[in-house]
Amino acid sequence: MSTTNLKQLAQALDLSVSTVSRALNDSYEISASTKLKVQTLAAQLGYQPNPYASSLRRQQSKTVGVVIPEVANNFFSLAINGIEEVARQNGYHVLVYLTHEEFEQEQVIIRHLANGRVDGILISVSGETRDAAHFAKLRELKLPTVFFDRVCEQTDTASITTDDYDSGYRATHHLLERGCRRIVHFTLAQHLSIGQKRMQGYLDALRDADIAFDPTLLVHGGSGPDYNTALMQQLLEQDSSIDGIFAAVESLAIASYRGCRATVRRIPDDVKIIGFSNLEMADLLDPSLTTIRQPAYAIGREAATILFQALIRNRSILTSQSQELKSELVVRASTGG
Amino acid sequence: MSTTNLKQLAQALDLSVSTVSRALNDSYEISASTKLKVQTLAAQLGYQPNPYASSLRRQQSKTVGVVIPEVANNFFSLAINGIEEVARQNGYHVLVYLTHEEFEQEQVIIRHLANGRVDGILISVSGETRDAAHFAKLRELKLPTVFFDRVCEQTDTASITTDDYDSGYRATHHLLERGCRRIVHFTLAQHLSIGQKRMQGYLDALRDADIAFDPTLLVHGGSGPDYNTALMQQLLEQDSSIDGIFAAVESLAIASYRGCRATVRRIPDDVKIIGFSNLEMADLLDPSLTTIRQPAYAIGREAATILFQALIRNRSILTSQSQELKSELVVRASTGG
DNA sequence: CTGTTAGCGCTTTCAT
DNA sequence: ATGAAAGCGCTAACAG
Repeated sequence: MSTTNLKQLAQALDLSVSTVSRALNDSYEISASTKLKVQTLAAQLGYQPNPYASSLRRQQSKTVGVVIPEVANNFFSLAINGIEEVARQNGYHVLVYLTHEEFEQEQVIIRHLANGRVDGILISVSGETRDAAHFAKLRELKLPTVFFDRVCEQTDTASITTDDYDSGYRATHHLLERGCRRIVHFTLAQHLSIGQKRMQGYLDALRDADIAFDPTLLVHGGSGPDYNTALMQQLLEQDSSIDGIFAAVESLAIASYRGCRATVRRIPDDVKIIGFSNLEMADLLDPSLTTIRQPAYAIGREAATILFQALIRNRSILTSQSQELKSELVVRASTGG
Repeated sequence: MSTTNLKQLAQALDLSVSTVSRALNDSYEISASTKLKVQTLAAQLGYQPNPYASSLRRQQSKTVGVVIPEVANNFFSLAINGIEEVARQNGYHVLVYLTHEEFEQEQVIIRHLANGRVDGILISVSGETRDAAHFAKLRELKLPTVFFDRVCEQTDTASITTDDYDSGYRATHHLLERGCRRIVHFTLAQHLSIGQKRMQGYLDALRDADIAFDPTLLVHGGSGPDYNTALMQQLLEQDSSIDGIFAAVESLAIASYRGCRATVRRIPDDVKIIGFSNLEMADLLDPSLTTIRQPAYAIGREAATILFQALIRNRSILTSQSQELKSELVVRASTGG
């Protein structure tokens, strides 16, 4: 729709379309003088190449797709920031798609992306995702894909994660150290590897402390903050032996905090809470909330960087290029810190 | 890149490319039987039309651009959610661009978007933006544009805002009602209409309460939360007469809260704070924070809806289709509520 | 109802 | 160093 195109430039300069094209692409086989003329006029007329014509011809879109569960969440917001930044630096555009944590949406999106619309994909899988069949298609097409944060174990592609097992272990250990003996593990998406790793960290920390694991303390959150808050409140009221909560995602950390407040039990004296969270304000709460903070921005940047390396170099599938970044345990008052 | 294309389908079915194309587009001039055959095979082979070929030919991209200052912010995250949802419902794709509050980035992005890459634009202008020249180009191209939240007054396009004057007035009035007499107005981007309106509400509320306006209480925030926190802390320590703070954006509300905590002065007894914010956790703070909450998700949806109406109907420029949504004043402890 | 043809705007051989 | 021509994959006249 940019009103000027190559043909017009060519006519105005009495040159062929191909010469103009080459001049604009700074081809070595064009004389400096013509280049200058062409580029000057182009700038003057505000010429912008039609990206779709160019994509069609070149068979590449200079666009990446970012598929995430939800953007109304601190972690993904920060990750997008990182991704967009790297993308722009590399001259790429960013298409954003939300799955709303639904597996079906994820499938539809992936299918729609497997048609040349994007040169690569950055994805954090939905909480419902169990089956990796839809990702096979991406491999077939040799569409470079990088999983970040919530990866899909079945397929072996590149991925950027955090030290989920380790931080799960540390979080639990931290609570044990502070005297907790009956620690709830509050989780969503327990069938995702990220959830399993965090839980495994929890289990192993208990085991190492010679504390028997009580399955009733494994609580699966549901949908909606109100539901989760109520769930935790109820749980605390029913079982007065609970003295710690380890929330595996931000929304559950908040729900735990709220749920606990709704009871007579006090944080941190009666119940200590620790949660994965990138909330900037965790320190402003009273009691302030101990968190495991993931380097969200860095994750976005790293994932994008890996993807662009592949895109710029060889356009190949990425395989087992995994990287694990460190989360940070920020101790605060909610665990008696 | 989708390995199958129209030509292959056509050959396999011994039909012409155009027939196949029409069948897939469910054209009325194709027999039910061929449609079925074509669509069956297409589904079987997982055919996905090449979007760029189609965009090139149709002269429309089924894509909208969203240009925002920053996504690591509750308001814009929610807005994107709303936008993406409406976009998907209408079969559109969403390209996201961040200006990082820089005017120059904004110009570059707009220029890059004015080439047919997108059929429409949703934008919230950067804090630095003073000049609207780059938007003129969009009008020339008749590229439908909807401003949301931070609009550009100079141009008369469609826009979705909130009741900024009114909520500024109410916020200030609320503080006055609670006995404040020396209210700091803490703002960013005071040259944006959104900032001016909020400030005008502040000024008028003071005037209506017969309180003289003290220019030293008009404080312009800078970049970075730490800077703003320090600024507010310093201010409170220097001027012990300050008894209220009205923060015009979320980041400044947090900075005010933090800054105040860093002094000996207490919230809300010594200083009352109210701020624009979409923080979900404002109620969990202690004292909990009184906020003016914008309907961010609805703003995103509304803006997108207006845009898509234009796109689907007539592809015309949108002019003076403005709409103002209501913000909600949520009274909490930080103002003695 | 189906096929033939032209062409969206650009890049890229291949020729000169 | 420049031009002519083909074609990326699709859609839309225009025939029939």
